[in-house]
Amino acid sequence: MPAAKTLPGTEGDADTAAPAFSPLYQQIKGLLMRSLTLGEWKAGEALPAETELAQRFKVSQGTVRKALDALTADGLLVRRQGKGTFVATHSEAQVQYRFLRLMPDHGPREAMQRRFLDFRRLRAPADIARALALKAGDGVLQLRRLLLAGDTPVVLDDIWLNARLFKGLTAGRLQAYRGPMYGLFEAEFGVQMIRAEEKIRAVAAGEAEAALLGAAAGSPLLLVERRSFTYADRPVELRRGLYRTEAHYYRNELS
Amino acid sequence: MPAAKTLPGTEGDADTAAPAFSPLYQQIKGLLMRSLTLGEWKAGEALPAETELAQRFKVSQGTVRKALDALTADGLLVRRQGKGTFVATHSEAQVQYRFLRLMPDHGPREAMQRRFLDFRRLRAPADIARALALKAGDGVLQLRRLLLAGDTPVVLDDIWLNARLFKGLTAGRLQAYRGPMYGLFEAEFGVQMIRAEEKIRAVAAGEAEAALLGAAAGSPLLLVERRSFTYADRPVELRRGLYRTEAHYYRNELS
DNA sequence: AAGTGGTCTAGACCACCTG
DNA sequence: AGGTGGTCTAGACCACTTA
Repeated sequence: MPAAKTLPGTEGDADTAAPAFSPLYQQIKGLLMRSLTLGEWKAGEALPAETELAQRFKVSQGTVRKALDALTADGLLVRRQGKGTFVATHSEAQVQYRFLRLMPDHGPREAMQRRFLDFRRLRAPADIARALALKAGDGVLQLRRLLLAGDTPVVLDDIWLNARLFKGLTAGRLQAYRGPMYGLFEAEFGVQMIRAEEKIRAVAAGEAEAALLGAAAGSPLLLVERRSFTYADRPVELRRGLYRTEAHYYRNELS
Repeated sequence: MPAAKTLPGTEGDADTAAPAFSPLYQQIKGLLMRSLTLGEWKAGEALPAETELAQRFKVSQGTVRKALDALTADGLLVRRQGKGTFVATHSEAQVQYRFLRLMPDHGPREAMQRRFLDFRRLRAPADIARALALKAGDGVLQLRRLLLAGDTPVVLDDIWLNARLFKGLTAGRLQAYRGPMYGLFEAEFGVQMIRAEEKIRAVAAGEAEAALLGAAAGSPLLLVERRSFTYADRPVELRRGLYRTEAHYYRNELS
């Protein structure tokens, strides 16, 4: 009966050339996404039960379920039978460190130690600004840190953050926080990293980087440039990591 | 009514500690997978319609659908509204070169030229044998090739294949084939690459490799070691690729 | 017009978790 | 016992493709 059913508040999506047809569950998905964006449910919190959402949106439970399943497949939600549906989080995630692909050659993934080297606020250079969709000169936070496996440095990260979203972030706060950095961003600033793009290259270590990593100048390093996005595909973090890969590798799965 | 319904021929999966409970659509998925493994439907071919499969397995169409959707999510099938459900293929894929993550810094992905440098049959060294789940000394095919963007070499691949699965493969056959190598494997040998694991490192170019790639000895290269699997998670190919990343990068998405 | 996959519904029941 | 998500069914209808 609800053939061409359309939810109120979803018709004005005249983005680019009418999509011709949008199934109900897609519209529900959009509404749920909007609620997530607006912070109605925060990282780690539970959503209302399926039946409740079905009432709220005036559709059948099956349709809500399909929307929730889609968001789960996108990595935005986590479903736990018997308990509920939860907003995905980088803390206490089933797999800690969702975005870290570095693996040791031997043995299981070890927890690496962090050491913060630098933290400052500055005006974004052109390339950083472009990557973060800012205007050149907008404020960014820049930080540099080392990840160590045992006593040997493995990763040197330079990180740039949109300063407007992380007001009040300090070196001390970073130092003190236990758990993934993205967990802190969720908990303290309400900024959730949803997805990221990485560009990977091989480069020769410069003098300064080599010294910090305890490697020879000119030795080959993996350069991993990551751009991370929150809701609505808004870029909020740029990261340039230099990885030593003598005893570790970057893992990837293709399918 | 079919509460504890179990399909015939699926109960004997006493792999490791009974999984306690297996939903019907999982069992259907398993049966479909077996048919794929046995070659009942080959790469690019259409499966029977949902209604037909439902009859065949004596379950509802919705259950078959769920199994098909799962296999689609795994990348084994491709569904096309109005046309049918097809076995995924590396040829004529919606995205050509499913497994190639190399992108040029500027402009769209260009088709790269292939140049075969070497082709031989040999007994597997210990490390190759282990990676391909063979006994040391079993036959493997080894081949070396270059990928070029325009006139400049970008990738040097060393590839090892389980020789038993590729009887009759020759250098000439490789040279002549248009389209992705994995397409040839499907069409000529019935071997489908389903998924792959990659380990990525940065290394310094050796003399020989540097010469072939037109790079300086000692310059940093991306080392991409790939193990590809067919059905039943059987490893059939090992590949060591050296990538020049001055004008290209390895792309990855995290979520 | 006929066939395919895609959507939506409604209801029954199962498995898992928590009090 | 009562909540949650997960499975399975049956049927109606829609959208896309081909002939």
